[in-house]
Amino acid sequence: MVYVEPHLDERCAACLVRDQALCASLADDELSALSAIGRTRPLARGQTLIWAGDSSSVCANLVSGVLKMATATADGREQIVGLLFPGDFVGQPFAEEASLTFAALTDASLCVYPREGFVEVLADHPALERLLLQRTMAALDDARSRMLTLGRRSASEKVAGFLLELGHRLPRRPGSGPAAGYVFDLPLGRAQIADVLGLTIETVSRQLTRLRTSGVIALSGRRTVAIREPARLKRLASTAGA
Amino acid sequence: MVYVEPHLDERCAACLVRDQALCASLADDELSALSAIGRTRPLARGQTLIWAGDSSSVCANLVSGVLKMATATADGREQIVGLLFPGDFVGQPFAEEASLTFAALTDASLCVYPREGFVEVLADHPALERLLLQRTMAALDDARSRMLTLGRRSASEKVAGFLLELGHRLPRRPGSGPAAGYVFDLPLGRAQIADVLGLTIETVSRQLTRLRTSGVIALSGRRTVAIREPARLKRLASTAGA
DNA sequence: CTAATGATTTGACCTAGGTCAAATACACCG
DNA sequence: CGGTGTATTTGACCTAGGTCAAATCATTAG
Repeated sequence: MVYVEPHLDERCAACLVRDQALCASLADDELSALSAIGRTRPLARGQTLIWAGDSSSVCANLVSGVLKMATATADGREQIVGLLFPGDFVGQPFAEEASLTFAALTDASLCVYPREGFVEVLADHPALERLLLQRTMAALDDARSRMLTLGRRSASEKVAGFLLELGHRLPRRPGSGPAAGYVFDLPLGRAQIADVLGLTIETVSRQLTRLRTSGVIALSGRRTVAIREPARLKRLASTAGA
Repeated sequence: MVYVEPHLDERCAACLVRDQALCASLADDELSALSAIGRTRPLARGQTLIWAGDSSSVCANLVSGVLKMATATADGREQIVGLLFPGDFVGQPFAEEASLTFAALTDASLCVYPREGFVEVLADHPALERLLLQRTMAALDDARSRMLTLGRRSASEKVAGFLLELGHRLPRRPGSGPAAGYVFDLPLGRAQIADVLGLTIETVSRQLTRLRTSGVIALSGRRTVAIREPARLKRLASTAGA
């Protein structure tokens, strides 16, 4: 007598985000509906998955890496409206035409679905739709708290808050801990941090040096940050006065 | 032989937004599930339906009037993160604790549901859930384009764009037309416009006088606006220079 | 290890928009 | 219709953060 595993696509079985991504809402044997229409795809740092203005594009689950979502004004001023981390859902399933550009900030890998197909699978799997709804509501909360930051916080509050947020979401470097500080690598350059926060490169740079000089953080190389005094950083993130 | 109408709650039958609100996704005979748990409720200008921090609150459909959604920093700086018009969905069905304050900018009336009950009805009515998902995605798009405005546009672009948007969403005054301009009443005071746009009262006021002086708009009373030159206003809304 | 190249930092300066403080202007009330 | 209280406008001034330009610095290719 042979034991037969429920069919589970091998990619999915090995998937790093099997239970963080939307897929977490599907039992092993339901997963085939999704995996049947999806294919994995690497995306190198700097590459764009979806361009704003593209018609009928794709959706995806982000498996590894970091993506940005961005819009721009007619004359080219850019605003990054969100960052995406492993397990996050990528794309605008109900938009005929994408309003955002999705691009990789680090080398990334995705599980990509054709938009229409994805919407159909959604209709057949209430649990999937429910989870997507919850994720979308959470994304909305995130967008709105970011609106508060953009509209009402000072440059130093913005930068401090941003570092704290990344510290939470990003994998910590080995050797990281309360003593040495929480150490991680920025997936964005100064220009991109500026585009997230509604500032200029120069202002971001000056704020970072101020934090370094005052001992709240340490910087090494272009991209490595250590949060030395989380408590002080937290205070700076929500204090109007400098 | 007597013809029996499918049961349709009398409130719903007379509802002004029966087919703009979420309810549009439900057939007359499904509507009872929702109307059974809902009750209509007036909300006077200035009153608050939900306070940020409230636990387990309510959801609603907005039947008439205009609401604001707002957050604030710890020290009291406020950001209005969205306006709600008749037919819009109100509340945060999946949040244990509200992160936003919902308050009436004009006298309003709502169709209010207990949060948990609403979530259950949602689970039983796929069409309802689908429509809510689409609305939520649309709200997310809106929030993100507002982020572009907050982060990257100048005061004059912000004000011009805001007037155009209200001109689209608000009922036009009688006598309104291409000739006299599109006339409507602002549901917000200067302070609230400032809180939407991430500006100060004074800057909003100065921008409005500038628009009036240059003949693009006309103002009468505190709250009535006439858009005299829509084309020029549109240009101002997307031009970096002045 | 060194040069080449783009990213970042730093400095000097400027301006959009904020702040503070009076005037006005509405709207509502008696 | 005049008085009162709040919302708005206007003015004078100031500053956070933008701009422009010039060093540095980190990285990668050789």
